[in-house]
Amino acid sequence: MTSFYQNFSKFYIAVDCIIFGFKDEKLQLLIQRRPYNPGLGEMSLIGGFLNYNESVDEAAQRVLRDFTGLDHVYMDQLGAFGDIERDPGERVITIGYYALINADDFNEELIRENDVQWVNIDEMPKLFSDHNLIVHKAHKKLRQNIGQKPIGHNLLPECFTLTQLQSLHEAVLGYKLDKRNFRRTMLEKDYIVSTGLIDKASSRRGAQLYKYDLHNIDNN
Amino acid sequence: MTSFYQNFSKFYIAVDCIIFGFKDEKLQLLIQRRPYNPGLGEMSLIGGFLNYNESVDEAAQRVLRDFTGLDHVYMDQLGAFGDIERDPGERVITIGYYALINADDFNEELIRENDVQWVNIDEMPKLFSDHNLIVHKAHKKLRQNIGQKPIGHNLLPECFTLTQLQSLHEAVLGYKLDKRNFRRTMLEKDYIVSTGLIDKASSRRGAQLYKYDLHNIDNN
DNA sequence: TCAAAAGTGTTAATAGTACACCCATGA
DNA sequence: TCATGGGTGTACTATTAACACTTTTGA
Repeated sequence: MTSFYQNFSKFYIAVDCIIFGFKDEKLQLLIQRRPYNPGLGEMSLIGGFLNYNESVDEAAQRVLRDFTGLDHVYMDQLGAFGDIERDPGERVITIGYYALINADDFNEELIRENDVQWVNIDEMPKLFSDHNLIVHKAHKKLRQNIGQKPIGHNLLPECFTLTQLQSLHEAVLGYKLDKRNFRRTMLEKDYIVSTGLIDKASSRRGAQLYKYDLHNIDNN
Repeated sequence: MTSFYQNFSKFYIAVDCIIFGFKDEKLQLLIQRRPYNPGLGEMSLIGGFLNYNESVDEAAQRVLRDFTGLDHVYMDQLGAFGDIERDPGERVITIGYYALINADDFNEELIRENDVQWVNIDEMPKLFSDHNLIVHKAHKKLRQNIGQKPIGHNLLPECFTLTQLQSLHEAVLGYKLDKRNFRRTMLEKDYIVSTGLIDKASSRRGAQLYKYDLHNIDNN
């Protein structure tokens, strides 16, 4: 291998995933009990180190896959976190990615194997290193995006009622929304379409089921 | 030194700065002719490698300082770029930062020493590696922010007329704005305040000079 | 028959957009 | 005196926010 840059330092690069789920009407975050030092036994984000044969985006997908069994989930990069002392072991630069998944899809075996758990976003414990900061940044970005983009897609089952969608938005935002305004606004989005089906499980009367249609989304 | 992570790979980390200036009524970008291989002689962003004794944010400040002589300039992180083949030499993960500076503050000697130059954002040449992509992302973020945040601050002299401010916004956005609406909107911002001074240089009649007041900005 | 969730419109306030003329001055 | 850039207001449109009652049905 050529070595153009041999006078410069090299660094460990980690990828940390801020994995949100929606469960019990609350926004939840997936966290792990660290299985190695430094910080053995502390709670932390789900993460891993970058390997030579993968891009940073691919590493994020791999970490998500290893911990949840899920693949091809939309992940958005949060940015790099590079303070000198952020990792108590060695100098590590981490790149954060947030992902939204359906908490029900989660493989129960993997939960036990990897010592991970869901926590309510409002009851976050102290996490390893600067992970609390990273979570706050991700949550902020999520709040900014949820009204604009079809990012609820991965958090809900395929078909959902408008009431479910509203309670998701309320859980993300942390405050209540007006039912009539919410419904009108959502039905104007062309990425939310009726299925014609009726859900009889959640109410006596029954509610229309909707789904996301991501056919013609412009990703800007 | 302890070595908790010795099984993992280490990587070069670069910092690339997307340095915008405002000159000749146009938005300009500072680019450099690469003084080393790979890509010797190609045009590229201003950049450098991360050192062990500095945070990533500090590295960005250092790079800006080395090339422009400026310090304590607000820089916003764009994110990490980590494709495997992005650098033709070796595997390098770069972290982009954009900065806005007053092109007049720029030290002319440093321009010659470092082989850097301003280019009009609309006349961007092909740059080294994925730098064109990085520039587009920065420009997009700049366009999104200029209406909301006081980011014109560093691009203009301390005192400026509303006409100057408008032409800056127009240069960033790439289209013309309505003079009356623009003035009304800007004067409603509490970060733009009148100085009471009159500029007689740019017109016969003279124009009010304004300045940014960044006292009570909430940085969210 | 009643509890529980679904569903439904109107009005007011605010923000954004379009548009054209007079003013002050130095050369 | 006139060319140049500075400065000003109003009407229209679109978006957002506030607000309360009726419907359906299974237990």
